[in-house]
Amino acid sequence: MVTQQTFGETLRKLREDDGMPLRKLAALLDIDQSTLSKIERNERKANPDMIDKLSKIFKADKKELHISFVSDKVVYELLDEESSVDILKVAEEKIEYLKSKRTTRK
Amino acid sequence: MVTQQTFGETLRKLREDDGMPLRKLAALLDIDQSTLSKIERNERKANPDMIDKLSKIFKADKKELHISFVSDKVVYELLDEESSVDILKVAEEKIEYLKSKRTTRK
DNA sequence: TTATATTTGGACAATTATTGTCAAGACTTA
DNA sequence: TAAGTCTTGACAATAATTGTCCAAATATAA
Repeated sequence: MVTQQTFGETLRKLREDDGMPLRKLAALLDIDQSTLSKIERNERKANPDMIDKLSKIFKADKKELHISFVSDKVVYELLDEESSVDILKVAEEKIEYLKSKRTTRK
Repeated sequence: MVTQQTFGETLRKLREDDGMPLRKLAALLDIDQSTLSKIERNERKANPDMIDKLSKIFKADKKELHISFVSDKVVYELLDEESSVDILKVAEEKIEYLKSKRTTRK
């Protein structure tokens, strides 16, 4: 298991391993190159529909990319928190609670 | 350990156990009563500076309220996700990674 | 060095989301 | 009815996000 990277770092690695210039990937994704540059450096959030395109371009696992993408959003909420581990634990319990509520709805 | 509630549900319980009308709590918190009503029913997000006031009004633990508040935001991101547990796990690893990066900065 | 390619920074308008506020409706209890 | 409580929907004001452009910075090659 590798040390976890942000979505942007993962993206940059995929691109650089492929030797593809940022400008070209931006064109393939149909976004501005400066936007892509910012996404790779975690200055902006990616758009979820990039994931499909990326998995096709780099033959990367879609689900992994998705998890990386969503977890980034969670991280963003917690980075300045002290008790991030506690928060994650409580969040997990709440999700259980809310999902069970859904299925047992009248 | 009780089943986890949302921040709004916790808030409503605190208020009702105290027998305080919504209108009055809204006044104490200096927000509109309709806003408070929506917060208690998870229709709107609470404002973080409510936490301080709430802990004073109801003599509730500030840290617990804070954790409940922030975890709600995390839950909100994940409620429609299939692999929420995986995402939380990855998020936790990323936070570790990013925090260690911070401390080892040149 | 110069020339060329690549990446980054900052500013901007357009769009979208959030917030605070209000008034009316619904519900309950007396 | 009347009074108290809570909820609903609408709205404007504000804030956040997004997409875009272009110039500045950086890197690469000749």
